Amino acid sequence: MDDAPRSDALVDATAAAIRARIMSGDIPIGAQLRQAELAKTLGVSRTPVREALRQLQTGGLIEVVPHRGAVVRVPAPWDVRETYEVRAELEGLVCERAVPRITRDGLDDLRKANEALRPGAIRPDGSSTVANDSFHTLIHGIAGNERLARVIKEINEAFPRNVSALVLQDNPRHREDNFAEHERIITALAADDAETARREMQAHVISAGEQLARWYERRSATVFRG
Amino acid sequence: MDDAPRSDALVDATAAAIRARIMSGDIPIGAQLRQAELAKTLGVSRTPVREALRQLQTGGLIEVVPHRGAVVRVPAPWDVRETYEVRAELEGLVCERAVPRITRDGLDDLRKANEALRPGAIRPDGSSTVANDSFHTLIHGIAGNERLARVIKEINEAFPRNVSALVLQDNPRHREDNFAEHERIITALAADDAETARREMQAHVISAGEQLARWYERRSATVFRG
DNA sequence: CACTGTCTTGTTGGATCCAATATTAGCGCA
DNA sequence: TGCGCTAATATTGGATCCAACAAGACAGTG
Repeated sequence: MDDAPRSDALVDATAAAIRARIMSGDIPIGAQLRQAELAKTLGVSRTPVREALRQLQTGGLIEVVPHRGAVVRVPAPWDVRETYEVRAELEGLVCERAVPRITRDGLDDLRKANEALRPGAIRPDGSSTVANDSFHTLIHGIAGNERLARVIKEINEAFPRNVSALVLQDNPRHREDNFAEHERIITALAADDAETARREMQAHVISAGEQLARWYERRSATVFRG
Repeated sequence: MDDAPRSDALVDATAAAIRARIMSGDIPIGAQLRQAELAKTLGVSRTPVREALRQLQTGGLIEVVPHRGAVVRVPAPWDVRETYEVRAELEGLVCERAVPRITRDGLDDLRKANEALRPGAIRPDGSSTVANDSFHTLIHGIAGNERLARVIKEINEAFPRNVSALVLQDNPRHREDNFAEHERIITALAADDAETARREMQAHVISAGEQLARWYERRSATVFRG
């Protein structure tokens, strides 16, 4: 399901573990990643850690300087905006492709996924991220272009995502917007209106990107103070 | 200019060297990449080779199976088509962004770049690939979204490119089409017509992808015979 | 008191060693 | 003769060792 059963188990698992700890905020943005420490924590030798870091570096999540080691990349707001412009374009394509391919069941699944994001709904902590992801993942599946899904996934992995979840959780207003935008997308898909579906999705992603960029702006303003 | 002065010199150089040899066809599609052999050829130890292979694997150019080593990925035609659909969308966005940003000088540069691709022109072997690349690179620069350029670059590195050059060189007809498509894009850019520029670029990339996919189809038909 | 040069220390990078595993050749048996 | 099992071999994966390098501490000097 991932992709293909390629590569070693260990280094991929190691990479996934490190990525998860960065995404979840366990390892904060800007933190140094010491190979020996990671190796000890994860119970493996330095070798797989090194290769895992190399993978993450290629993905753009961390930065490596020659003899000083790896740090979690601190994204600049303009970088976030640029990235989300790209993602918006691709997700727009996803919607366009989804229109002629979606079934009644597919629509139901989407409605159900979004229902979990309804502002009033009670939900355990962190589940909104999962639900949000599943909404997009569902459409990616319907669109039926694996490469497209993969590129979007890679783009998403370029930034720590927990902040995205924080944005949604912190601000009830954003939650409402998010839910409504999903609704509009579903409506357009149901109406077989490819053009609208694309536009709504683009706006949705741009909006999410803007929130994320603002979050990083506030963050850097706070952090670089002291 | 690359990106940032990140990472080690050696492993990046190694990765670049291996990638270059794959792209140029020196190492053919489907070939096995033995670490020891690469290490000896490149005059380094196995360690940087391993990390370089890891990078290439993340990029999708090679495939690694646990205890059997790495092979140059053999792209399926449908994969090529999917990928080029994504790339077409992104290059379309590039053109759309380029329209409000392009200057008279920028247009001149593009015309000059395409002039090198004029069907009648005499040119040294392999220069058409370079000229073709520079045409796209120029527009990427004008569009002014680094992430966008980077994603497209990564997508391009997913397949051996030499075949793309072969497609163009083998078939005079395709060369003419290629040149004419570039011309139409330039015209639309000069006319400040974002919509047309996008559409023309999309069509251009899709067409190139179709040629490449066909090439792979013919190739697999030939190879899997014996 | 400030500045500079050196030394110490910690961390990464590269090489090599050993273990794990997949492939293949060879052998025996039906 | 063909099939299956076993053993040899080749290749990758993981661990460890040593060298290279960068950052910081400290002392000495202007």
